[in-house]
Amino acid sequence: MATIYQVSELAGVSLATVSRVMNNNARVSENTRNKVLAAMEQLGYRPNSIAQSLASNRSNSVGILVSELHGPFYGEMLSGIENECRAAGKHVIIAAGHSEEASEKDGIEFLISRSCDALILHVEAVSDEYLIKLANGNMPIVLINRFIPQLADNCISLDNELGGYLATKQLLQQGHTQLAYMAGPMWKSDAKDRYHGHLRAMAEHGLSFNPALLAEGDFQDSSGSACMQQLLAKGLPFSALVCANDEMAAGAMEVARAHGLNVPQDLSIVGFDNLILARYIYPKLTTIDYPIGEMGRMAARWVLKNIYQQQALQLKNIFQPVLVCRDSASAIAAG
Amino acid sequence: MATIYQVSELAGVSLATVSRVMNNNARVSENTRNKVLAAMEQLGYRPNSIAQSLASNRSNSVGILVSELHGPFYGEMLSGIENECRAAGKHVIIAAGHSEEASEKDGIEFLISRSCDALILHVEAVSDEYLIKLANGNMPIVLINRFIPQLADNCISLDNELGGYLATKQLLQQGHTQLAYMAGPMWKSDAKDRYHGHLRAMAEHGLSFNPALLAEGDFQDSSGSACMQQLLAKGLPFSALVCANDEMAAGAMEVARAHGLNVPQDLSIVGFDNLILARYIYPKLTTIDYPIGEMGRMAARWVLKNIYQQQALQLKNIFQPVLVCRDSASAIAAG
DNA sequence: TAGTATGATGTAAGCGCTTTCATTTATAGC
DNA sequence: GCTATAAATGAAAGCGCTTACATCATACTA
Repeated sequence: MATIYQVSELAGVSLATVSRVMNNNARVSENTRNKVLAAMEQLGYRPNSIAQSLASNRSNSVGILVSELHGPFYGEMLSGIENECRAAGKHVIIAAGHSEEASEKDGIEFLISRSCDALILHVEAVSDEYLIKLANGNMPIVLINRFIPQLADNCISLDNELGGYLATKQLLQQGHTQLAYMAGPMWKSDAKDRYHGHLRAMAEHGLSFNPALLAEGDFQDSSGSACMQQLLAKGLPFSALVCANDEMAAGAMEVARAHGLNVPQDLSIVGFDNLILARYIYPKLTTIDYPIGEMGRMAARWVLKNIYQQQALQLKNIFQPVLVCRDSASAIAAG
Repeated sequence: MATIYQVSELAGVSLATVSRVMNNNARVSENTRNKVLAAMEQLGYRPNSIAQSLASNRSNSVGILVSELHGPFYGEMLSGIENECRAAGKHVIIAAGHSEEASEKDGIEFLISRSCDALILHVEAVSDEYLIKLANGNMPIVLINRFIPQLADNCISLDNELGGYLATKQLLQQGHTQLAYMAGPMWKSDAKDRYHGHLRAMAEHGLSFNPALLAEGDFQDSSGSACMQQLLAKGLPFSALVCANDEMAAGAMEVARAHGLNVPQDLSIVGFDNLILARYIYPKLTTIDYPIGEMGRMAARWVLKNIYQQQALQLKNIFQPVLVCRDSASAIAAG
C-alpha cells in the first residue's frame, strides 16, 4: 500500500501538502492540488485511517450498542444508523448488550476502548446514574428509546405513553369496555409508559381498570402465550386485549385460537411496535408503529451534527407513534 | 486517558516492559508484572487500540458486508459473527451492499480502507472474478452463502441443492404428484441450486416437471403473492407448492387463502430459510432450516483461525440443511 | 523601492503504541 | 570466584499520518 510519503515524492511536494489536499482544509494552489491528485491516482493511494486517527485523535467511527443483533427490531435501527453514517464517511462499530447490566457495561467499555468518537446506545439494564456519569465524561453519547431528564438533549425517544393510550383508545372507540392488558417487564421504562398510557385512556373513558385483567410478560412471544393462558384461566370476561408489544400479541393470538376464540370476532387484539411479523400473522395485527429506523437515523444525525460539525442538520428528540389499523381489532359484536 | 508512558513511570519500568505485560508475549518477571499491573489498575489505564493498530499493523477488526442490515436473515448472521469475534476481543465493522454491484464494491473498498484484518462477505451482485482477484490480493476474505471452486477454502456455504431436494421430497412422500415451484431470481446461485434440487427430487420419483407450474419471483413476499396469482390463473391443478424462500411462501399463502384454498388441506406449501416468520404465519410453515447464525459463527472462526492464529478451532465449509416440519404441508387427501 | 500583508509550501514534532537490538542482571557450572 | 549462558529489561526507531510553526514567494501599499 502506498503511503503519503510516496505520494509526496511522486508529486514533488511535502507530506504536509499531500495531507492538505486530502483534507482540503487549507489553501493549496490549483496546480499543486492537481499534481497531488494525479500522484494519488497513479499510486492507487488510500489514506491509512488508523494513522489518521492516531494523529488527529478522531477515529471517524461511532459505536453502537444494541440489545441484540438479531430479531426484528434492532436490524431496522442499525440499518437507519449505518445508512446515515456511511453517507458521511463514518463507520459503525457494533456490540450487543443482551439486556444485562454487566454485558451492557462491558460493551460500552469495549466501544470506548475502540476510540469511537461517539456512542449510540440502546441500553435497558444500566442505571440512569451510570449513563449520566458516562455522559459527563468526555465520550459523547446518544440514547435511543430512553428518556432521562438530565440528558434530554441526548435522548431520542418514542412517546410510549401516547402509544399505549392510542392502542387502548382505538379499542374503546370500537365499543369495547372489558379490556385486558398484557404488559412488558415493568422495570423497563417503555413497558411502564405504555401501561400508563393504557390507564389514562381507560380513565378518560370513565372505565376503571381491573387488576385481575393485567398480566406481566417479558416481551417474548412465549410469555405472550403464557400470559394469555393465565388471563383465560381466570374466567373473567374481556372482549379486547392490549399487548405491550407485537411478539406477545402473536403468542397471545395463538393461544386464543387454540381456545377456540376467533380474532377479532370474539377477541380484539392490538399490539405495539409494528414489527415485520405484524403483517404476517393471521389475522394481520393492528398495532402501534414504532419508527425505530427513523429514530436510528436521527441518532446518527445527532452525532453528525454535534460531533462532526454538520451544522445544517435538523434534530428531533421525541417521536410520536401512530396507530396502524389492520385486521386483529374490530368493533364489538352488536349482540 | 492514561498512556503507557505514565504507567511505565509509575511502575518504574520502561515502556517496553509495560507493552510486554499487556501482550504477555515475552517473559517478564512475576515481580515486575505485578508492579505494572498495579500501576495500570491505579491509573485506570486502557490501551489505545488505534495506536496499537498503527504500531502492530493489525487492527483487530473484521469487516462484514451484508446485503441489508434489517430483515430477518442478516440479523442472525451478524449476531453469530459478533458473538464469536467479541469473545476473542476483535471487533466488527459493518457495511451494507444492497445486492447491487456498485454498492457492494463500494462497501468492500470502504472496509479495506478501514484497515480490517479480514473481510466476511455476503455478496450477491459482484462477480466471481472480482472476488477471486480480491482474494489473491492481501486482504483475506471469507464468503458466506456462496461457493466459488477456486476459493473453496474461503467459502462457508449451504447445500442449497440438497435443501431444494428435501423440500420437494417431503411433499412427494406425502403423496403429492402435482407440484408447482416458485423460484427465486435465477441469477442468484442459491435460487438456481434450490431449483435444481427440486428437479432432482422430481426426477427421482419419476415425475416430469411441468414448466407451466414454474414461477420466478424475487424472494420478496410481494412477488410470492404475484407468482401465486399467475400460477392460479393458469387453471392447472396442483396440490403442493415448493417456494424458494419463506417470504415468498408467506405471500403465496395469503393469496391462496384469498382464493378460498385451505392450507394445507387444499394446498400444501413448503418454504425455505426457516425465518422467524415461519413460526408466526398461519398455518405455521413447514420449511428448510438455513443455519445462517451458525454459518456466521463459522465464518468468524475461519478468521480467528487463519488470521488470528487460534489454531485449535475446527472449521466446516459446507452446511447441510434440514427439513422442519410444521403445519403447512400434509399428506394429500385420500379422495 | 522598501515594507507589509497574504497565500503557498515545507519542516519537524508528535499521536501511543510495538518491536528489534543492545544491555544489564541472575543462574549455573566448574 | 569467574566465565558461559539465559532471562529480564531498557533504548530507540519506527507505524503513517496531522498540524503548529517557520519559511518563502508574490502582490500590494505608500
